Amino acid sequence: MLKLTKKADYGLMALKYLAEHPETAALSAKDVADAYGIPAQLLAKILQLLTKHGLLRSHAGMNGGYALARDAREISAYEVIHAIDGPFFITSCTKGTKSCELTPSCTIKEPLARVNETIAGVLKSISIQDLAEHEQPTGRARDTHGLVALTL
Amino acid sequence: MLKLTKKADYGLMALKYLAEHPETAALSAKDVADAYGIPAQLLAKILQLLTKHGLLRSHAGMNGGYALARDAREISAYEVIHAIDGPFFITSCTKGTKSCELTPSCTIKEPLARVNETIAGVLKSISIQDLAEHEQPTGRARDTHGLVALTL
DNA sequence: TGAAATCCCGACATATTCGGTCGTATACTA
DNA sequence: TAGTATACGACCGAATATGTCGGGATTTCA
Repeated sequence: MLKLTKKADYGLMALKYLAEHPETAALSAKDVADAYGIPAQLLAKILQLLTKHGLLRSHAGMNGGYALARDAREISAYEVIHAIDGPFFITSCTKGTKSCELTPSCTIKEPLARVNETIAGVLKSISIQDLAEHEQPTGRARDTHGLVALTL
Repeated sequence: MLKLTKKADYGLMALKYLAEHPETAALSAKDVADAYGIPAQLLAKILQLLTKHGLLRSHAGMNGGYALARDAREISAYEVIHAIDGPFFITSCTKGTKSCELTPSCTIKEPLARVNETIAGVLKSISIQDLAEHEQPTGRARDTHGLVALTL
């Protein structure tokens, strides 16, 4: 439980791949799909979603494809997951503004909402660039990234 | 996405309910189910799971039922979720020790493993007692709980 | 201008998981 | 031994996730 969908995984992998190939103007969905052995048509739909949410720029025609819409440092894992899987909530009840539909007594909700925020915060602190960098775990210092703290 | 199953929710609610009724020796699955309007047989199975994992003590027969096996402060939300839904992983690939079955290139895994640890840490820092206390949001100071920090 | 490459998008099919029920066996109490 | 309760496996329907198909639109290039 509490796991990312494969679609979100695929999306993150694809963005990472694009971030690792900044020299090429654009890569087609098929290029990326082949690189990772994931279903091309499925990945295509995912990339379309990411495009619609402004994370990618697309270009049809020969030598077309997808490219990052922003610098890899400016795209967070959170945005990707959110674009693909929609808003997530830890509790099954936190739907919209109205209280839990189960019973008025689902008081579990409030404390877990903080967990939710924490997870979102962590995810927001991770950029596509971070994912791409971790590829080659050189000895370079790595303590300059995000710090997330939370008080319960 | 990334949400708890209803079973886990039910389990947390049930433990919270037990924590709120320390005076009674034991409460039956039906008692708890009725209190929240949860399907009794389903909750029964959940409580059985929690018992098997040592979070509850059960007692058959009249006036039997379930009681917390430990102090509510000593039972974390993490344990409950883990007992009910099994080990969770953010990435769909992090299965066991072997690398991602998809491709050798699922390098997304490593950075997200840290996210996973963070979430687990947050969940471990929340006790059933915390859930029960949040019930009555009195003016009492609440900054004495957990603090979770993570460097990516 | 036409063919090839590519994105776009909705519908459909399949697979897996989740939520819930049923039936029966077992344990304890009075 | 009657009644209350847990224990547990089998099953089922519904929801969700994953993957496929097919037709259409856009761009490039010869």
